[in-house]
Amino acid sequence: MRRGKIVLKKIDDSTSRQVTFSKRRKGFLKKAREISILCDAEVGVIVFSCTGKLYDFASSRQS
Amino acid sequence: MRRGKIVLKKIDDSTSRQVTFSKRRKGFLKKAREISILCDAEVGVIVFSCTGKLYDFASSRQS
DNA sequence: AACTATTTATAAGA
DNA sequence: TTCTTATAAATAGTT
Repeated sequence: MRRGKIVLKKIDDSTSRQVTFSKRRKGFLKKAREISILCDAEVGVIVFSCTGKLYDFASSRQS
Repeated sequence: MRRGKIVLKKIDDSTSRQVTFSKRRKGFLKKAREISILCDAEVGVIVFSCTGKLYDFASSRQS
């Protein structure tokens, strides 16, 4: 598992691409939440998968 | 180093908070770039530090 | 800013 | 799709 470093190019196989997207989206949105809380930052994220589905994150903000 | 897990709450010390912000911002924007390339996703990120500075990322998109 | 021990994320396999 | 596990990657505390 995890043999070799990641290569930064579009994953050709659509099934692998979708699996990787699910995993990375989860980690990515977690990072967004963490930096907003830990560092008191305002963060907004929008992600469209290549199938057109929307995922987002927004830190809440006291006005 | 790295003794103990991270506690998900605002870092009290402003110097530590700023250092952590710099480190995590770098990692976070890298993740944004990676998922957009690897998974062919459209990604937009905006981050305001607690000092009000703006950082962002947007995947490019062929129209 | 650089280092490094350790945690965390995750690619591949099951 | 969910879990496991080996390994790469991120990073908290230190210097």
